[in-house]
Parts: sequence; structure tokens; C-alpha cells
Amino acid sequence: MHAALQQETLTRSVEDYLKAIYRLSPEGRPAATSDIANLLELSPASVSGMVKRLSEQGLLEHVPYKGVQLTDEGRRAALRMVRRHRLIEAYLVATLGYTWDTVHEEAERLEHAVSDTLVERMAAVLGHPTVDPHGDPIPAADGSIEEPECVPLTEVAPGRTVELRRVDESQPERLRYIASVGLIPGAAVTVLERQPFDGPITIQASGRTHVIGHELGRVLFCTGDDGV
Amino acid sequence: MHAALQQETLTRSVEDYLKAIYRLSPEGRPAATSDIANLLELSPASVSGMVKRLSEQGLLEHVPYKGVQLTDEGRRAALRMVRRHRLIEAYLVATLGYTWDTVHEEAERLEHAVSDTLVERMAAVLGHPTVDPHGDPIPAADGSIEEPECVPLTEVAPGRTVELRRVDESQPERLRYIASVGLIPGAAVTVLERQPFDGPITIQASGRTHVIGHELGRVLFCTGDDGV
DNA sequence: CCTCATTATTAGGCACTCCTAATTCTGAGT
DNA sequence: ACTCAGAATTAGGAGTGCCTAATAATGAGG
Repeated sequence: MHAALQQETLTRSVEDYLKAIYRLSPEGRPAATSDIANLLELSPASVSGMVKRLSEQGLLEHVPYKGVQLTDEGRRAALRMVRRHRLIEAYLVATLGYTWDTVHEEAERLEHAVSDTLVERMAAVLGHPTVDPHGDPIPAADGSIEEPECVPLTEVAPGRTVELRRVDESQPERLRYIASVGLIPGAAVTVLERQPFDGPITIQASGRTHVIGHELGRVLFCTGDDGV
Repeated sequence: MHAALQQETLTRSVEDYLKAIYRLSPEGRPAATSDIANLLELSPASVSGMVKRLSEQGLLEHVPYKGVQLTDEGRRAALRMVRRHRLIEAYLVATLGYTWDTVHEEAERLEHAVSDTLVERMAAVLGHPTVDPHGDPIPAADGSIEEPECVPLTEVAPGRTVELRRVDESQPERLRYIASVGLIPGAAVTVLERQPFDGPITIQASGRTHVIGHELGRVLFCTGDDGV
């Protein structure tokens, strides 16, 4: 009821908290104070304080010492930010020469400044894209979001060829490396070999063979021929 | 020396103060506290406080009870914001369907969020424009700005035909009216009649005749055939 | 079931940016 | 010169959002 009123008055910080909590609570499992503090690079004490305020405002449900979850209103606000962020990334890459390693930082600031009108115009110019440059799905304006069923490359059986859908990484240097190896969303990747005990993975992508670490494999999400 | 360091840390508020003071001190004449308060819609007391802090930071020169001027460093920062604002306006109008009456508000928020990189890319996409949609000159990246010699329409002699260069107005409704009468930058305007005592002005623009109030005439800046 | 490391919260502070109310300064007109 | 309205400043206070240090709760291992 007062959602519309508050929507106008969320501060930059609040928007960041909501986005972080959204990111940290897949399937609505509660997020821990320390994880939020880590993600936002703040002290746990600061997070405790803000969480308390946001709970009182009805954006979060907080069980002290247990964790925090978004309310419906909080989730709406979070998804609005996610939509903005990903559309801005898509727009900057498509029209202003940004690359996927540089676009995150710019979007991180712009997402708090753009109007709904501007976001929707960018979406229209791009033909209403459904994924951002990293392959992350873009929530619809009504807040609905469709996460494709993906598995990390670390779980693809040797011999299988899969399509790379999403790269869950934000460090620019790592992204540049990943792109340099041809691992961009849409690429076909064949797993040639997988060493046991979280060892390296040998793959073929864009016709070349590469050995990648297990840790890197964990951020590369793929769908296979059978839909998984 | 510490200019570069501070550049990174100017807050939104500080940027707005600098921009306001720049606007209020043509030719470096000091700006009055109350004028700044008016423009930013703040109390004079708030302005006094901020002015004191910014003076201590070296962005302003303040003579208490007299007025405030930008230092070189403050002017640089102000011009940077003006450049951003006007380039953003030009970009939004050129590529995202904005009109001159709606673009100011969006730019007002974006100017605080964009990176130098983004601003320069927008400039490049537009072919480095020199004026914004209202005809205001866009400062160069080095801070130089070239104000064309203009006179308000209220000072153009009857019978003269001039070119409308700049419309110094930001209220959307007024801008829509002005555009509806064909008074956009670049338009040729002939002054047919001027009533005395700040009375209305009869003009011809886009082949039609209009009578406009003195107050409106004061925001329409023109250059004539003889350069003035 | 008790202890203790981990995690979270509260307490107390600070910087920023705004406010209203009270005070002080300035300069124009007598 | 003096007064006084208007402009500017200072005083005091509030909300946000962060911090460090101190305290409290949790739950895993002995």
C-alpha cells in the first residue's frame, strides 16, 4: 500500500542492500549478516543497523541472529534494480562501445540514477533483450524472471558438448581472460577431460583447446543438448 | 595539487552547489547566499554552512556577508558538471527519444553518476556537439567554453530578423509552449512590433505571427545578421 | 551439558546535509 | 550619524549511513 510511496524514496544505500540480499538468497533462503557485509564491503555492525531499519520499513524480514529475507515489497524493489543494472549493461555494450569487463562498474552507478522511462527506452532500443552481456537473465518490468536451468562446467561429463549460457564473474581481469579464450555466452564448449579432486578441465572452444581451473569452471554455466 | 584527489570525492550535493554558483556568477561576480538557496531550494542557513565547508576545501572563496566565488579548482569542477549535463541532454534527445522539455530532469540525476569515459563516448557518438538542445554551449573537456554574443529578443529592434540561438528556460510546460510556436534554436525570428514599458512583442517565426510576453522574450537569446 | 570460537548485535561516535530559530551584520534612508 | 529591514550567519537538532569496540547469542566439539 505504501510501497509506491517508498519506491520513490529508496536511497542508493538501501537499493544496494536490497540487491545484495536478493543475490544472497536464492530460493528465499535467509541471507547472513556477514555475507551481506562482505558483498557490500561494509562492517557487520553497519549491516545489522541497516537491516533493522529496513525491517521496520517492511522491506525485509529479520530474525535476529538467524538471517534476513526480502518481503514481497523488498523483492520487487530488488528486482527493479537488477533489471536496471542488466539493461544498462546491455545498452552500454550494444551502443556505446563498452565491453563486458568494463560495463559492470558503470552500471553500478547508473542504476541508481536512471528513471523508469529511460530504462524502458533503452530496452526498446535494444528490442527488449532477455539477457545481459554476461548471460544473466533480465527481469521483466513486472518483476518476473526466468532463470534457465544451467549447470556449471565443472559438472559437465567429458565428451559432452554444451552451450555456454552465463558467466558469473565480475572481476574485469578474469572476464578479459575468459573472453580471450572464446568463452562468451552462446559459445559451444566441448569438455574433453576432467581431472578428479577439483582438478583442471580440458575443453575445446572456438576450435581451440584450453585447460581451465576448477574454480573458473564453476562460474561458467551451461545448457547441454538434452536441455541440461 | 590535491585537486585530482578531491575530484573523485565530490558528493552530489557539492556538485550541485558548484554548478549553482557557476550559474550565478557570470564574469566571476560573487553569488549571494540567498540566490544559491533559491536556486537549489534550500534554506539560506544550509547554504551558509556548506559554503563555509567548501571554502575550507579550496573550492570557493567566501567573504562573509559579501558573497562567494569559485576558485579555479571549483570552476573546473563546475564546468565538468555543466559539460556532463549538456552532453547528456544532447545524447538523450538525439538517441533515446527525449524532448527538450523532459530532458533536463533526467540529466540532472545522470550527471552525478556517469563516468568521464561514458560522457566522452556519448560526445563521440554525437560527433562532439557544441551546443545542447536548448542552445547552451557545451564546455570542452579541458573546461573552455565559448558563449556566443547573444541578445534577448526583448532588445531586438522591430523590423530586424535574427536567429534564435538559446532558450534559457527549464520549466517543461513553458518549453513545450515555446517549441509549439516554432521557437527552437536555429529558427529565424522577425520582430514586427514591440510595445513599450515591457509590453508584448509581436514576432514572425516559421511563417506565422505570434505575440509573446516580455518575460518570455527575455529568455530567448538571438544573434542578428550583423553578428549581434 | 558446558565451553568457546564464530557470528551478530548494541553502544557510542563521526561526517554529511539538511532544518528552524536566534543572532549578527550590512547598507539604505532618514 | 542612526535606525532598521533584510541578508547572512551561528546555534542547536535530526536523519542517514558509516565506523570501532564492547557485549551477547549461537551451535559445534569435547
